[in-house]
Amino acid sequence: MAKAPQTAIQPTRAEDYPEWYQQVIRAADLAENSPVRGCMVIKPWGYRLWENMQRALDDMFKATGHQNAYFPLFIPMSFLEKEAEHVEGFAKECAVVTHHRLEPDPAGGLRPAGKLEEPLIVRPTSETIIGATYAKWVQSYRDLPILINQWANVVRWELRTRMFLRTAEFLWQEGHTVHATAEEAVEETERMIHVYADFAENWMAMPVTIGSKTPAERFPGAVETLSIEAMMQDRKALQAGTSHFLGQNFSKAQEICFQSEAGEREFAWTTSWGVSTRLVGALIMTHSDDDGFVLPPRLAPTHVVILPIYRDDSQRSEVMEYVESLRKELATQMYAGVPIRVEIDDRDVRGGEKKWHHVKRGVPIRVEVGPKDIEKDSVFIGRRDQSKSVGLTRSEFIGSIGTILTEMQQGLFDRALELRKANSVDIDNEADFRAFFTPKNESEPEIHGGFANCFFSDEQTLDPLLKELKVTIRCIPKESKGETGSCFLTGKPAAHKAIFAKAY
RNA sequence: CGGGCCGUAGCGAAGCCUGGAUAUCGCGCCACACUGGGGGUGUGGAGAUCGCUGGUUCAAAUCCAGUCGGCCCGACCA
Repeated sequence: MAKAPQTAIQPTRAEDYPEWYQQVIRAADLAENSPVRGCMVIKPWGYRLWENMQRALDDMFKATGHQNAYFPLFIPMSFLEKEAEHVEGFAKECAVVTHHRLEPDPAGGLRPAGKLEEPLIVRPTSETIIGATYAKWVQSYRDLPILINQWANVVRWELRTRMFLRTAEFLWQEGHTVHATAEEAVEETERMIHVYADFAENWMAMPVTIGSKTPAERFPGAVETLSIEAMMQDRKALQAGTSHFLGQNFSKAQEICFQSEAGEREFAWTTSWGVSTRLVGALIMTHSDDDGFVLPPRLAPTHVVILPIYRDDSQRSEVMEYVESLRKELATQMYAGVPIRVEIDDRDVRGGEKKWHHVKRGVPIRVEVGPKDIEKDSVFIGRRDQSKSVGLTRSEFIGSIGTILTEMQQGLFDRALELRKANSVDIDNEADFRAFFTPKNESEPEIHGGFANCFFSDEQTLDPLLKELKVTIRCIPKESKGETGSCFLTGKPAAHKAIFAKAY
């Protein structure tokens, strides 16, 4: 027997976390790099996961009164210039289309021809083009609210990209709403961040903290940005979703105005909110282990994979028949409101290899069925969250499949929550703050830090220290709103308590 | 965009410093055999214009210049 590696993924998380992350994506067949710089190919297994995320989110958007629509990929450059802060925040990272044709060049290749009057930018986000459209749609308070979402791809010419976490092109949804009053828009902003938190916790099994961003971390042009923040296994924070209250900034820039009931001409109040394929990265870094990806059952493209075991053709037909009936019966069972998703893997590959294939891809449950099991009417099941397999009778298994998946989903959440708790601290002085965010081994930093909850008085004063330690203010958690104390750095009275962390 | 490391078969690497013949190894892949509740064993085989462009040279994977791409760190990050 050839020696198998100790872990399916190498290096392990402890050895080299960033490299581990890359390897999990590869081993789990989620995505790969493309010939285009910073852009990735999402492979079928990764895309099926994304589709499950989309479906769940989309249902939640519909349930909160939104409809889908679609706006253009291209935005006239002038649109981006309208909102001052927005220009500042976006201009640098945009892909720009300047020509509309190709023609042969003398060297035998092709060259751009047909210069555009006005350059088009590839949308980095759609506030401007959607706002311009809304301006035409809104005349009266009776036209409000507008509650629209779009599923789209956007391009941000990032200088440093990482699969799923920050790619030049990514898939996302962006909600854009218009309201007659500030209160209503604020309410919408909050409603949607709660939808995201609900999705993160109940579908992704990823605990998140809802909070508001400090002025420096806000979306350009927003009055308030709410985010959900999650702790990854290397204890860094990941912003997993944002919801912006845009006030009247965009409606003024784009003249989204309406006549109120009282007959006054008023500017509307807008919001925008989004989550992206970054959530796949979040999922990987929240649950995966040194054997590969671990999928929360609710989002798993396949809940159960059946691995038939046989030696020859006569055994094969017997086993396949049994396995097919098992598949049918499992598919009549429900988990979290949907029928169990079962697949049979009858590929002609070695048993061990086949098993590891599914382990690395994160399939929650593997079922092994061979002639001996059929004799006893039993199955051998392996759970992705446990290393050992157990034998169950067929009826026991079928009867408990829903419970097992529910247990696994909850188990993943609990484990992630524990990690966050274990690595969250309250800090009220600079020395502790420094110690918390400084690795013991400077040359090869070990996994360290976490979430530090600290009072602070003024964002600007903290800047040098935060820069030095590479720490950022993640958010001012909703639940710590209103708490007061003294600034961990200056000792001055502080009106805010925030989560500080290193971040992606 | 700055710093560092790196592009050699599908994947991972050696060779490069000190230029020279058929570019080496492991995994994977294909075929056959033995196997068979586990990433197994054996035999045979396929697969690489050494990232790209140019230069130096009788001769370049190797030296030089440029360029494209990747990873990590940093700056930036809606």
